[in-house]
Amino acid sequence: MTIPHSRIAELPAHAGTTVRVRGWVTHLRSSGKVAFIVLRDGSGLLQAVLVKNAVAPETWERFSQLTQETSVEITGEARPDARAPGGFELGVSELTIYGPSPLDYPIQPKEHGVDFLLDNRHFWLRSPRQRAIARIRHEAEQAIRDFFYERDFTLVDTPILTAAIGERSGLFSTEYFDEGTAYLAQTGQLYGEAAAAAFGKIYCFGPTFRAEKSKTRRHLTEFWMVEPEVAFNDSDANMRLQEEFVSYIVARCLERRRPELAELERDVSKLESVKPPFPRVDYTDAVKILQGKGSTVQWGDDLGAEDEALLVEGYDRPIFVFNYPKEAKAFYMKENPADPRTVLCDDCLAPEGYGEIIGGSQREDDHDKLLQRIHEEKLPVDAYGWYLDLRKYGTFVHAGFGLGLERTVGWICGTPHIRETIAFPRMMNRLRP
RNA sequence: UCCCGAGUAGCUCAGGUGGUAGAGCAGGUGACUGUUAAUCACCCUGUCGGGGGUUCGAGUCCCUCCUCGGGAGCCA
Repeated sequence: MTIPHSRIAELPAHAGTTVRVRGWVTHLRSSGKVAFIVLRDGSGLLQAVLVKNAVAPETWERFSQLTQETSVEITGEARPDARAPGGFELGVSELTIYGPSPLDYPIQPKEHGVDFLLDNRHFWLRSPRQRAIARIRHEAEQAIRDFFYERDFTLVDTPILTAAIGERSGLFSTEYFDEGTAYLAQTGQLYGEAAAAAFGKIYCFGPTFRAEKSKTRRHLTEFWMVEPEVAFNDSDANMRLQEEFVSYIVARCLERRRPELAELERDVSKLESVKPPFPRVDYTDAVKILQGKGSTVQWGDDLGAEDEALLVEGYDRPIFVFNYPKEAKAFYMKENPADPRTVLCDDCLAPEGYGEIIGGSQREDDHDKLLQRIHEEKLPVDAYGWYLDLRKYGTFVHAGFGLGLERTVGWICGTPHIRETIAFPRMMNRLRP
């Protein structure tokens, strides 16, 4: 008779029977004639118990060869036991070593510094906390796709290699055959606008690159951004979509990732209040509020991280700050007809100091005004020919936004730095592992 | 690029006013039939980030460089 394999999470269904479990040793304890192996297989943790008198001598001997992270197959009886963590354990009858692991495995079950852990990111991913964050990220990504799928948005994958186009901040460049210099995309938005005229409602979701020399807990050089673009949405409809979207992602994580949030010791009451509508603060009012709180911000300035934190203070959900001064924002944003010094845009600021998770705007749909802005920003006009064409052939009111996945996941998880929210973070000084 | 802070054992850190470095964990040996980051006994562990200077003597004081962290700017 073949002994069935089981994932640790599925073991209770096999109670009272003999199964085989494969995984990695995370912890070893021994009391002379009783020994314990804590095993990880990705689905959970399992305590396996080895009793000297109950197994073959060579099996007992094999236990002493085990080290942390040895990969093994353990055969034994699955059974409930009140003394085991999680209330379930495996009574070992056979032990097979697949791959030994030398004693210098760097990550120990204790405190380490972040720099050391990032150097060992390929191993750090195996730790419970990192697995919890990765699963919440996975849930958020799935929620993002489901949200748009349910609302009949079409997913359009935009190029990563582009000619000079997009925003002004730092670009990664590379030589591109006879076409000159190619740049890694900072946004898919401009392509999204083209696609919106074809499909009405679209989104793109992929990696984005910024060569900024940013050294903060909120920045990566490579991050994932989801960018919907909706034909005939104005700025107000855009904000309504954003608050529904953010609330949907958070609700999904609360619904399906409670154990992971508990592993992270996240205060979920801070997430349960995240529901539409989100408070909205006009930029001009925000400046007055901030000045009242002692900030030195002047009308016309972009808001700094400190200002953002001050504004969000006291709110139990994200807020919108809308209609910033033109000078502080990108060339493609639509001028505000009610106050031409400003543009129709919004930033969505997460609570608890996590800052801007979304930047959105209604796009300039007037050909001549857009052209003028391109000139004012001294951008290469010929590179924007196709983009201007969108305003020439059937222009349309449209709006969209970009949500930073890592910042959003960092907020949901309550991590101190967004670098933990991506498997292999890319930062100024970190290209490996 | 600028402003703060840090760099001491494999890891996390402690080392008043200068006198040639120490603790926990990890590792080794042994004990223990129910451990939960097991416990107990004994043992091992160092280019004190690099370079220069002051001094009889520098982990400690001075200069300089490097690396890392946080923040600013920029943004998701």
